[in-house]
This record gives sequence, C-alpha cells and structure tokens, in this order.
Amino acid sequence: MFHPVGELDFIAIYKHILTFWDEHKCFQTLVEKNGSGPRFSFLDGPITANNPMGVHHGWGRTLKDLYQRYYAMRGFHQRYQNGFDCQGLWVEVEVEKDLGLNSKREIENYGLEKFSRKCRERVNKFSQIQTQQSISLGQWMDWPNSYYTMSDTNIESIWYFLKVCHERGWLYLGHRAMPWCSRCETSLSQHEMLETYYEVTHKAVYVRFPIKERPGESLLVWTTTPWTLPANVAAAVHPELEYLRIQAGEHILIVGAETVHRVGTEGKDYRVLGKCFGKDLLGLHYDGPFDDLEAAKNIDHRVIAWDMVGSQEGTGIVHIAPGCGQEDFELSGVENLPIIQPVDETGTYLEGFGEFTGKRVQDLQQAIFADLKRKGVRFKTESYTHRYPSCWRCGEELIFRLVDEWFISSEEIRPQMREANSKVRWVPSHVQKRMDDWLVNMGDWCISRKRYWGLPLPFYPCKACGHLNVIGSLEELRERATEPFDLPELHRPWIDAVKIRCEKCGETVTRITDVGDCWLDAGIVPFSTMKYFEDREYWKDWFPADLVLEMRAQLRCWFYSLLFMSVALEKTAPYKCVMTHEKVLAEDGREMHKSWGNAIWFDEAVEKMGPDVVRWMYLGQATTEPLRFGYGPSREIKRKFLQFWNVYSFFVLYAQEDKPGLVYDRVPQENTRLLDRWLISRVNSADALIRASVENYEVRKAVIAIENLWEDLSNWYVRRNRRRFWKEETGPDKIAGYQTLYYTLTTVCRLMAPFVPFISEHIYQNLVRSLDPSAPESIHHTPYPVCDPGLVHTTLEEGVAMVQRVVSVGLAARNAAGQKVRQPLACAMLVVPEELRETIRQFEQDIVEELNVKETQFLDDPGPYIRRHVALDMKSLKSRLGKEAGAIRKAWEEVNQDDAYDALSMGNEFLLDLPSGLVAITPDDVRLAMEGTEGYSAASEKGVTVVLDLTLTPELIAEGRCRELVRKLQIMRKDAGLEVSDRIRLHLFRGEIMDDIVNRFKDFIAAETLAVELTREAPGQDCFVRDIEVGNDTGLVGLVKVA
RNA sequence: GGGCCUAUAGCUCAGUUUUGGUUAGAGCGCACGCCUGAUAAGCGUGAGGUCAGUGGUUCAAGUCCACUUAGGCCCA
Repeated sequence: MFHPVGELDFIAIYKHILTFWDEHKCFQTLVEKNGSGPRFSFLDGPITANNPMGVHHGWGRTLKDLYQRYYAMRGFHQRYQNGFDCQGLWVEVEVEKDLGLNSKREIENYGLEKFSRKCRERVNKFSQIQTQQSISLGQWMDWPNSYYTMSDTNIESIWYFLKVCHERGWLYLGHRAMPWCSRCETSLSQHEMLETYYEVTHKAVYVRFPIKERPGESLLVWTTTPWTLPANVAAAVHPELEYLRIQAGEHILIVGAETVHRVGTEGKDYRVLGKCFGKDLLGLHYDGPFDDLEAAKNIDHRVIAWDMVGSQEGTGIVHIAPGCGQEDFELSGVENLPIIQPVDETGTYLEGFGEFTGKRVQDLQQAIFADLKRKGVRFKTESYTHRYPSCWRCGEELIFRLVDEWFISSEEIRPQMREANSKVRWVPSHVQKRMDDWLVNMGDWCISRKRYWGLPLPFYPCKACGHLNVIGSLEELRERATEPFDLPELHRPWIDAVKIRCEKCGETVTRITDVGDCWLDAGIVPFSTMKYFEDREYWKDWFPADLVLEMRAQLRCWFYSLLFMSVALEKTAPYKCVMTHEKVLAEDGREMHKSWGNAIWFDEAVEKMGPDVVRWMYLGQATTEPLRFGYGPSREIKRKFLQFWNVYSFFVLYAQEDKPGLVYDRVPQENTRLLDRWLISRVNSADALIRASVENYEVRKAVIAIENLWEDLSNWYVRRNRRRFWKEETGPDKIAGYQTLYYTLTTVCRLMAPFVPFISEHIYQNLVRSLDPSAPESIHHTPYPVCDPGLVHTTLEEGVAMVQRVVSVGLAARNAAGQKVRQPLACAMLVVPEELRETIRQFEQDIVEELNVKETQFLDDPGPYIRRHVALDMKSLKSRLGKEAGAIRKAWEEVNQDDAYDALSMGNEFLLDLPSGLVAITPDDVRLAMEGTEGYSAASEKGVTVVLDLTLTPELIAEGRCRELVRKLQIMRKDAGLEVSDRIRLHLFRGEIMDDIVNRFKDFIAAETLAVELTREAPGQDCFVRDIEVGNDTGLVGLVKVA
C-alpha cells in the first residue's frame, strides 16, 4: 500500500526523482513509446555555452519543457535536441579574461592555435555545466545528442548558404562606417547593437567654422564627439529651416533659429543681426578647425543641404565627418565629399594628424579642446548627457569608423521575408508587427567579424583577376585546394593554411581572415541539425518547426537570422509559431545586479526553492510582462502546493488505515454522493480548460485553472467530507469517497505533470505505482487526461459555487452580528436565484453545518427581515452638484430608505424634492447597505442574500456552551500531548454548567473527545488538569490517556 | 520624430479580444476572529478602488473608439 506522507520537501523530492528517472531510463522509454506517434517539431534555440545559466534562462527552458512534456503525454514524437551556441566574441572575451589578454595583438602573440583550443575547452566545460543545470530544472532532452554550432556540419551548412547567396549576387564587400569596438577591434552589426545604449555624460563642444566668403562671420557647430573634428569635411544645414545671424561678443555667428538660446545664458548676451534660410547658406566655404594637419590639408570645406538636420539639435548646423559616422558616410556619396579616416582598428590616430597621431580616441579630448582654444575657434563646452552605444561584450564606448566588411544584401529577400513572416503565428501577436517593422528597416546583413574563434568565412577573393571564389562545402574545398590537407576542425588558424585555385584564372588564392557573425551559426540550425543535406525526407518531416520559443530580444537576432536563412534557402519561414517571453527581473522590480544584492543564481534558486516552485513561478507569469523572480513569490507558491499536498497527505493517512479497493484511472460510478460528482465534474471541466489554454499558448490560464482546482479540492471537497473518512466502518459510501479522491488526486497529478514534473511524479509513484505495478512506470508515460464531457455538469458546478457563496455571505452575517460559529442558530433564510434552488437544496446539510444553523429556508423577499440603508457619498455629490450637497444631506434624513434603496439598487435615479427644485440622485452618489431588523442579521453579495435568525432559545445556548466546552477539551488534549486517536478518561469536576451540559450532551462530548469514560469525580494525580470557563461558569477539568 | 506594449486595492497581479450587461476579483500584507481528527496545518470576516485622465459611441463602458499623461520596449 502507500508510503506514509511526510512534509513537503521539494528539494528531497527532486533529487530522488532525478535518480529514479536516471536509473529507470524514463526519458528513453518515453521517446521509444512515442516513436511512431504524430510529430511535434520543437526547435531549440542554442544557448551560449559560455557561463553558467542564469535564472533568466530558466523561464524559456521551463516553457520549452512544458510544451515538450505536454505533447509527449499526448503521444507526439519529438526530437528533443538541445543546442549550444559556441562561437563568437562572447566566448573570445571570456577566454581573454581567463588568460589575462587584453587585445588582438596579445591574442596573436599567445598563439591562435592555443587560443582556439581554449575557446573550445570553455564551450565544452560550460555546455556540460548548463546541461546539468537544465536537468536539475527538470528539462527532458536528448542531452548526448545536443548540437553545437561550432561543429563542422554546422559550419559547412553555412558555407552552403553563403554560396547560394553569392550565386544570387547578394554577397558583397562593403566599405562603410560601422559601429566599432576599439578594444575588441571589430565592428558590431545592427543586431548586436541591441541593449547597448546607455546614458552617458560627454563633454560637448561648440566650434566656430569661419566662413571664407564672409570675413568675421562663422558657422557655429556643436558636437559630442570632438575626436571626429579632424575628419570634418562639411557642415550640413536644413534648407527649409530658419537660421539667425547674431552678434555674440566679438563674433558674428550663424545659428539655427530654434537653438539660438544655447549660445548664451537665456539669450542675454547675443544680438540678432538678421535671419536667413538654410538654403541661403548652401555652397559657402569655411576654414576647417584642423586644416593645419597633413591629412586635412587640401579639403574644400563647404556647407551642404541635409534634410535630416533637426531644428532642436545642437546648433542646427551639423558637423559632417564621413569617416566617422554612418549617415555622414552615406551623405558623402550623395554630395561627393572626400573621406578622412582618422583612426585604425584600435582607435589610434593614424599618420598625418600631427600631435594626435599615435594617441587613442579615448585619451584625446583634452588635447583637442586645447588645440581648438589655441586656434580661437572653441566657442564653449558643456556637459551633455545622452544615450550612447557601447560594446555589448566589454563595455567600451563604441566609435564609428570606415571598414571593409562583408554584407549580404537584403533588398531582394526583404519582401519574401515579410511575406513569410505574415504566415507565422506570433505569441503575443503584436510581436509579428515588431518583426515586420524590423524587416522594413533592416539594412544589409553585415556578416564578417575581424576575430578568431568563429565560423571561417569561405571567401577567397582572387587578387589576380578580382574574382570572388566562395566555397560551399568541405568537399569542394578539398577539390579546389592547391594541395591535400588534413584539418583537425574547420577553424582558424588551421583553415587559414588552405589555399585554393581561382576558378576563373587558376591563380592561388588565400582565404580572407574574417570570421562570421554568430547569428549565422544559430540561424542555420533548421538545416544543419535536421539533416537537410544527408536525409531530405527526414528534414521534410521536421521542417518547419511547429514551435520556437525564446525571449523576445531574439527578435532581431535568432528569429531574424532563422527567417533570413530559411527564406533564402527554401522561401519559407522555418517556424509555424514563435512564442516569446519578456525578461526576468529581481523581486524588487529592478534588473538583477550583483552589486545591488538582488541577484539570485540559478543553482541557488533550484537548491533553495526547488525546481517545481521555480517552474511554477515562471509558468504562472504572463509571458508578455517581465517576471519578478524572488523568494517572496516562492513562499506563496509553496503555500499553494501545500494545500494540494495536504489533501494528498490526508488521503494517504486514511486510505492506509481502511485499505479500500482502489482502482487507478477509473471514474467512480456507484454509491457516489452529489459532491463526489461535483468534484469529478470540476476535474473534467478544468481538464478541458487546461488543454485549451496550453494549446493556445496561454500557460498562465492553465496554471490558474490548476490552482483553482486545488482550492476547490481542499477547501470544499475535503472540508465537507472529512467526517465521512473518520467513520469506523468502511461501507460503500466511504469507498466511493475514497475512489473519488483517488481518481481526482491521480488525475490532477497527471494534469500537473508537464508543469511540475517532480512532485507529480513523486505522488504518482506513491499513489499509483505502489498500488498497480502494471501502470506506466512514470507519470510522464501516462496519456494526458482527456475531458469526458459526459462527466461535466454545469448546473451542479454553478450550484456548488452558489452554495459556497451562501456560506460566505452567511458567515459575513454572523460576523456582523458578533455570533461565533460555534453558537448554533435556529435558521438561515436564503434568497438565491430561482433556477439554482433545487441544486442548493440538495446541499442543505453542508450549509447547515458550515453556518451551524438548525435549518435553512428559501425566501422570496427578504423585505420583512432587513432594513435598507442608503448612505450618501458626499464627495461625489459635491463634485457633481456643488453647494447643493448640504441641502441634499438635510433632505435625505426624511427620505424613505427602502424606496431609495429599491430604486438605486436597480440602477435607476432617485428624485429628491428640494426647495430649489427636483434633484436626481444617481447610484454613483450613494453607498447601499443592508442590515437585519431586530433579531436578525443579514448580508448580501452577487445575487445571494442570507438572513440569520438570531433568536437564542435556552436549548441553543446550552448547545453552544457544549461546543465551547468540547473545543476547550480538544485544546487540552493537544496541550497534553495526546495523539488524535488516543482515548481518554475525562473528569468534569465542579461547576454548575457541567451538570446541565453533561446531562444533555454526555454522548456527544464523549464522542468528540474520544472519552471512553466520563466521570464527575475529582481528577487524580495522573491527570492533565485545567480550570476552564464556559459561559459564566467555571469548572475544573482533568483528562488522562487510557490504554 | 515613428511604432509597439502597459496603467485595476498598500504590494504582486487576474478580469478587458472572440462576447460591452447585477454590487470590479484573487493572493500577499494588515486588523479581527474561527477551527482544533489535514494540526509547526486549515478556514472566515473586515478595512482598503474616482479601473491613469479627458472626450466619444451606447439604453449600458474597467471592457469599444479618439486624444492626453506616465512608465517600459523597439526603431530613427
């Protein structure tokens, strides 16, 4: 039979169950069991195997596991392939830190071969750690079969993709200004700019550009990046904006009309001389601030038109340096501007920049300012706070510089991607529009990185003939290589040694040294991991994925690269549905931050809360809102589980005694009570709701449905049925009760199983497997329960809900009258909806017991028993009617409250006759209250009114005192340290009340307190003794355990 | 400057679409109490809301529409 149930210990349970699954190979059994089932294709987004997992990873992983487990219980065959993202700057930067390296030069000195080995080691180490962490969260995956984006297969698949792009003419080497990290010495692509903008305060400078054609007059230009001034070639104005010619001190300046206030303090120290439009300034020439430098010597600085110039920004005149900004660079094409590239990869000034040469951008500010001052063109400086991008990896502020990078053109594919996106189901739906916005705005995809540990781009540009050779596979590389090779892996530096023959001219060609954007690595996985090249039939079975699920930030990373590559290769989206979730915050609503002390580590969360609690926290949260993760919420969750656990514990406690013949997976049919059928109905209607919610990606709804089921099970079914299980004999009624509870507990566990795999397995093992060894070995091998509509009784569920409300309202009426529940009352009169009377009548006994009344009656009209009272809401009246409110209050004292109540409670207005005329009082102006008339107490809520008859007969009073006495005896039993089943001898000594009560209720008292002997003699030395007070009487009581 | 999301009790959040409809709900916290055969558990009652604001549609708006404000996210 069952094992006794101890305390709820999530940690012990999960550890035990993990071992159990492992020893019994439960996951493998599941995969085999569903091997011939319909397919559910889930595609796992690769997690970067670079650090231990954080709690923010747990959300997605829990959702992923929920869906895989749910569809597994529904018999679906799945791949269960986990993925690791292995390449790119992420890994390099961490390895650099470990090795104490701090630049590309240091890496090269260290040796690329050793460096690549270290990167691989790191990935291997953390993929193992992350695997263990995921297992502890309960994730079931085919772990040994995880894919790694650094694998040769993955790399070759990307090569194929790149070759396809090349064949379509999409691939090109671009020369552009890119956001650049001078520490990592690489550019950042558009999607790497995500979450890289921070509030930064910079020193901004106003600089004069003296106009050649107008001696003594200058353009005033403002910039937050003074280091770019040596690269200035032009000044841009908006042709349609108004500009002012002003006298400021000794200078005459040209400034935008709307920004002129910046020139001085509140406009006091300048004088307007004239005005003009931007177009009037076009073509003017000016002296650049650094014309003395070799690199800027022959530049012809002029004023150009640009309609992106904002009227509020800076001075309305924009400094243009095409070598230092993307928009500036684009403008240089339109305006045919020269381009000055001031810095190298490390942000160091190149030759030709005088004293700046050899210095880094970050260290130059003072020198530039000093130089500008010396030349007399520095107008003023100011601190300026704005959002500025920094490197997402190392935190270094980014600069913009001109670089050669490889791009995939997005013009041709853009409409196809938008079309494909329109067929995808996004959860939540508005993300689809986000994706479309992103696609509309996406620039060409910059795929090259000037780094080491990454996908080697298979580009072999021929210096002799200019032809670009793109290799599409390892086999092709072998065929075209100048000599045979043996590579340990497709990575730098090994691959760099391979040279090929140009297919055009036959010249020997070397690979470019660039590696690829890591989103290429991740975007190819629907092909590389689904046997696109080896087994097309298999691929067709699994592509496109039914579900992809990641945090929303993946929109322009993984979701984007997946879509791009899949549309390029197959003209279709690789996913049918994409579910996204928001980010995880600390309990206080802020980001988790080590230094703020609000961070919780993943391992710590699992070890302290238990994985089931962690999962419940994730699954109970709307995926559209950030999750607040913390110990406070986890305690609340544990309490909810405890409610269910206690029912389980209660059931096992009694079932072990009585050993009723229980049958797994059978709905009790015979001898059931109405409340049994109600519970069975609740389970089945919840089942339907849970399934629908999960399948519609409304996981939270399912979680709430389960919690409500726990609540009804514990707080109504068990509460109302407890005495049924105390009975000595085990008759048909009791057996039906057991089977109902058994059916419910095991079914609810199976409903919960995909959500909380550990605790549900634990209970299943005890309730099902220990009883029926032929049942499936694991709860996760059982089919997900199917709602039987024939067992759902809507009227019954509504009726019980109404009974629950009657009880609640009745207790409120008791509370209002100050009558404790233990004092029996004669009658509760109920006003309830006509159509539910019949159902409610069947539960009269429940109402009678819960409210402790002798009987219930239905009432058509509570009128004679209640007094209505309408209180004015003076605030509302004052705001609506002003001064009249006082007069209304006076007049209100004369109003018949019943009439007013009736009118207002129906939502109508009530007309009040004032000397000044009729005033309409609306339901918003009042508060409706109800109280019992003399001798009655009443309360009302949502269509239910309960009137209690408060009249106490001597008989009722005596019974109340008896219950009081019994209660105090029970406390004594507990204080005496007795077990609940211990039998006692009871001494009721002294006190008149005893005589009366004992005479009337002797049997009742004996039964309730398990007294086998009840005596009026004085308690002896062996007794636990106490003076107690009942009503106005006191007495001496003793009790002692008897054998 | 453009787009998307959010705003409900002290706190954390349901409810809002499909389908506008009685007195807007829960948990936590707080106050008071009950129960004592689930017991280092369980339960009840209460206080606490101008449903961000304004306007509109409607017999009827927390719910639909428009605008405004505040916060968040994204783009530029």
